[in-house]
Order: sequence, then structure tokens, then C-alpha cells
Amino acid sequence: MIPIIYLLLDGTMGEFADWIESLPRQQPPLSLSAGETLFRRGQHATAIYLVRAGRMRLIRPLEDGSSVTIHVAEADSVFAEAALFADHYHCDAVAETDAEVEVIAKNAILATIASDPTLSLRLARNLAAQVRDLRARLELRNIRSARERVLSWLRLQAGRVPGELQLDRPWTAIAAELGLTHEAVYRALAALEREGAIERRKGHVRLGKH
Amino acid sequence: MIPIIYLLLDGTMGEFADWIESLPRQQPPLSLSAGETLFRRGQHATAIYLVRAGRMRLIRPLEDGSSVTIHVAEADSVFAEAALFADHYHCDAVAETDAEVEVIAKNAILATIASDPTLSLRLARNLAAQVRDLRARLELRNIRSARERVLSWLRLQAGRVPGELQLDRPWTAIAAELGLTHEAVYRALAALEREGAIERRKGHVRLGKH
DNA sequence: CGATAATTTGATCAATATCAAATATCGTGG
DNA sequence: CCACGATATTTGATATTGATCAAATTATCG
Repeated sequence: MIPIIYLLLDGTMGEFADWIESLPRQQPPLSLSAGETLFRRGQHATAIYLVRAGRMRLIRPLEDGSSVTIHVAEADSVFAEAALFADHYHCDAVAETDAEVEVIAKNAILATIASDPTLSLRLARNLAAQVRDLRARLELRNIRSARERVLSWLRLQAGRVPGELQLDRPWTAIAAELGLTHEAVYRALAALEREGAIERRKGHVRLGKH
Repeated sequence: MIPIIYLLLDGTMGEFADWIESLPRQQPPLSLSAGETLFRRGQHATAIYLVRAGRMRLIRPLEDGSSVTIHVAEADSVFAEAALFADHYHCDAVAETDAEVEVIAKNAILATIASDPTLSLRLARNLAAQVRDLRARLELRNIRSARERVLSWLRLQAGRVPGELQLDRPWTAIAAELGLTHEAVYRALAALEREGAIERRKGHVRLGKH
């Protein structure tokens, strides 16, 4: 049992992005124009990426010429982590808007892992947190009713202070995460408020007892 | 650069469940009856789990007595991986059906990590594959039209042989993954077949060119 | 202070959920 | 090997609800 490992055990579970922030990267970040391609499927995988600004779309191109979107990476998120374990990319990455993207070279990561035994565990911790988050998001999508979906989301968010919730982005953005139109979300919120289930004051929500 | 690391780099990207299969576990697996609780939020996290049969529901209990489902773990899937990095569970785990669950002790994992430098990377590889898969599933849910959703799913599945796809479970189960009722899925399939976009023969689907 | 984004509400429509029911298939114990 | 119960597949009728289209008001950010 190595003490180092226990340093990683804690109860706070934040973003755990520290693993990537500590790595060396290509300076400065790449600037992509909307529509520009960062990499293509089949290309030798040499790096993973961190979106600083803008939005990147990952697309799986298909034999018949069509394609399916695999993921849309928003600002502050990492994408193509799986490239760490594959020798070539499995999808195309295209800038959906103008974007700034940090490039973290795979061999820099692998070299760091060799010298720092905690890095792979910190990576795993970050990925485990993502898996947990994604599973919860997917589960939310199984709730058909807009009202219930929004309410469940609010309940999941209301972390520390039981019924208090500070929003860090507009409902417009939250609506997209919920898989609803912003109109549907605003209506659900209005209904919940009408029923007394929640109270709203710009950027802040209080959940009622029931 | 350590050679060991490169052993992990490959292009096949299967299930990567090897990391957990190699670990020692409590014999025999736990047998849970439907409704039985495996662990509760706040309890000291001592293990992660592998569902052998049945279905486990992970629930985040809330202050007001209500709860939100975080995840439903089906047979052959691992759950509570995040417990590896936390000292207590953050949700309740309840058997939704009668279930068989393998218990993999955290200290066995941590001990193995200490002696086997590749384990944490194999763990990370598995988690990265899950993240990729979950992101893709979530993205599918953004497609409103049942027809398009089913078609995109089919296209994503049709891996090796371009347009050929062998199903490993009934459409009923696939419908749940897609977030659609089975009726909607069957109707979408019927429509796609009528249009000539696909051909079906029990447990097998052929995708057309367009 | 102007422009852009966010919030809000209304009307209408289309599509999927639901409810129902019939047939086909599969798996299993006798 | 066959019968039978449990699932899976299929199709129909209807209802509900969120998507859409529209537009007005309010906030926010340089």
C-alpha cells in the first residue's frame, strides 16, 4: 500500500482537472476558425485537447458519406482522451465556432506518467468523475416530463446548502444540457414557481421542501 | 518512456474490462433480492462492484426525502468506480431486480495498483472508453426524431463490415438505451425498411448506401 | 447607450407516449 | 421433442406535450 495513492482519496470530488493543468503544452493554444478541422479519423493520434474557448464538434464519418456527431466539446472541457490509448483518431474534430484549443502532446503525457506515478491515477479519477456525471445526465434524459426533468436537475445541483442553488450560466445553456428547448425550461420553471416548489431571484433558485 | 505504457496503446478499443477481471474478489458473488440495499450514501466506501446478473439502481437521496436516480447498472457493468477516489459513497445502491453482484474490495485494487504499474492505466483506459461511449449516447439523445435517432444508432453500431449489423439483444432493450418506447423504435424500423434504408432478418440489419 | 443575449408568454403543430391487442418467438421443464 | 408461459414484435387509435414559430420585454456587456 503506497501512501501516494491515499493522497488521491478524498471526499470533495471537484472537477479534478488538475491532472491536465499540470502538463506541459504547446504554446500558444491553437486558434481555429469556425469550420476548420483539427484532426481527422485515421490520422495518427499525437495529442489530446483542451477547449479554452468556443466549441468543437467530434464527428464519426461513415462509409456512405454521412456522419454522426459523437460529442460537442464546450469551453473548459477536454476531448479525445481516448486517443491516449489508441494509435489513431476514431473521429473527426471540427471547430463549430471560432475556437481556442490547447494541445497536450501524448508523449508529454506518457513521459510524465513514467516519472510521476500519481498522474495515471489522477487521470483515472478525472475520468471516473466524468463517467459519474455523464451517467447522471443520461439518466435525467430518461425523464420525459419537462417539469420533472428540470426539477430533478435542480435537486441534483442543490449541493451543499440543501435547497439553495446559484446558477453559473443562463437557463438557455442549461436547457441544452437538459435536452429541452429554452421555452420548455422557462415554462417548467414558471410552473414550478407557481406551484410553490421553487423560488427564483436572478441567477439563484431555492428549492421548497417537497 | 516506459515500454509497459506502450503495451496499452492499441487500435482495437474493445471493452477493456480486463483490468477488473484480473482482480481478486469476494467469493462467491453477493445475491441480492429485488429491493435490497447494497450500500447507502455516506457509508464508508470499501468496494466497487460488478453486476453479473440483474439490475442495480443508484439513487441520490435528497434532504427533502425525495430521490433522483443517478444510474441503472445492467448486467456485466461496473458501478461505483468513483468510490475508488472517495472515502464514502455518494448515493444509495438498491437491487432493482434480483441480482448477483461481485464485490471488488478497494484495498485489493489499491494494493494491486501498488505492485502493478499498468493497472491504473488499464483502469483509465476503461474509463476513457466509457466516457467516449456515454458522450456518444448522450449526443444521440439530442436527435429528436425517432427515425433519425434509430438510424444514427444503427450507423454507429455498424462497425467492421460497413453496413452489416448483428444484434446482441432485443429491440426492446435497445429502445431503452435510445430513450424511446419500443413501439416508436419498431415503427421507425418499419419506416426505414419501407423506404429501403435498411433490411432486417431476425437479429440482423443491413444498412443501405444512403 | 447601443447591441446582443436572455427571459417570458402565446398559438399551433407534429410527433411520440400511451393504451390496446394480436401474433410470433424463445426458453424451459416435463 | 413438445407444450406452455414469458418475451418480443407488430400495428392501430388517441392524447399529451414539448417543439416551433412569433414577438415583446428585460438584462447584460463593452
